Amino acid sequence: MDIMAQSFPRKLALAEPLATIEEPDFELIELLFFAYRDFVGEPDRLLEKHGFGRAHHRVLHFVNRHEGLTVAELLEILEITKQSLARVLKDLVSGEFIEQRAGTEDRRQRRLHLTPRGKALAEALLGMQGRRIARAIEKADPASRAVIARFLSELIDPERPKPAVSETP
Amino acid sequence: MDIMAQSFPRKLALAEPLATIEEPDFELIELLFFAYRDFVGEPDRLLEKHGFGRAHHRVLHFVNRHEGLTVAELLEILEITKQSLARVLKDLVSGEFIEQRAGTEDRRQRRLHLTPRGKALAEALLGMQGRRIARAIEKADPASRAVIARFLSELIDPERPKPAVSETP
DNA sequence: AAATTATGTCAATGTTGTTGACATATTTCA
DNA sequence: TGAAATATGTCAACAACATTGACATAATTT
Repeated sequence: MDIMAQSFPRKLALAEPLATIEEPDFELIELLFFAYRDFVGEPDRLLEKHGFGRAHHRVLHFVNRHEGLTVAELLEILEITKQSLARVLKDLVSGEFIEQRAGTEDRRQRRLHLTPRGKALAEALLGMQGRRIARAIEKADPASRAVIARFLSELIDPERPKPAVSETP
Repeated sequence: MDIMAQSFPRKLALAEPLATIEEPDFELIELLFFAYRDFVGEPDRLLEKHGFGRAHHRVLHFVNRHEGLTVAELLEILEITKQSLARVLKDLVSGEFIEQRAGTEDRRQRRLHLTPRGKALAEALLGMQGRRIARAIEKADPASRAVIARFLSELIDPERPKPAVSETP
């Protein structure tokens, strides 16, 4: 029996004609699990060569995407505690992947920037995930991307405010 | 600046007309991250009440889906080590969520079954994820589901053989 | 001057993963 | 039948990544 090759009825008609109970979509639930695992698995193997883990990846990614963001902003995005970030950030700073510069307006802030080394690693990781996505999407028609993006957006808790990220001053 | 509300050029034309470099699809990459986090976050909060974590969830899920599967099969699906599973399985067995029955053909095997308690928890977790998926998909047209399933399937490493799961004898 | 804010750091703890070694029961094979 | 292979369990040690709570420092705001 092939674990993935099953199809399931997703609606179950009941005695009460008004109620329609949705049967959980096992296939999509499991696909999300397996897809996400492989999606992060490939980067994991590159990170390992630097002695880094997934937490380092996330920091590199969001510093790359939002150069100069503050520590507080990064904590908000990642939804982790200061201490969890501290360990990872220390590795990245001491390994010269990230540098901290005091904010110009508010000098208490430590704004985070990638060094060339950090940029290179961040881009390598990004490339892996980007190529995987591109491969997965290129066979489908162009409208698919919007459908997928919409679906993934809807999976996100609506009450979760999208964290604001400051402009680099 | 809203972290999610950006759009990116996903193709970058180069000087060489033959080469088209795909710019990584930042938006989908980040959507996968945030979507997966919330997708597992809601179950996490229920599991916490039992003192369980995500590892317990995965075991409950796959035992629910494949009643009577063996320990070896579960290890293959989860791609974790025996010891990682052992701790989690011990919690679930001692808490009477899962019971182990010696295989009828091969009595070395410990085939895993949910107790009523285990079934109830597994179904509760499944319901959460099922409803989240249903909510995310119901606004889109029916063809979307196939597009999404296809996309997620393509994200999975092709060389990964789908683990075979034995029939309950 | 006092309160608040941004960040850093310390200590303790928990969950989930790893490896390697070894034990036991059972089945299969020569 | 006896040896080898298999399925599982268990032990010890370790690592990554998360948590909480408390406290320290520097800078900004009130």
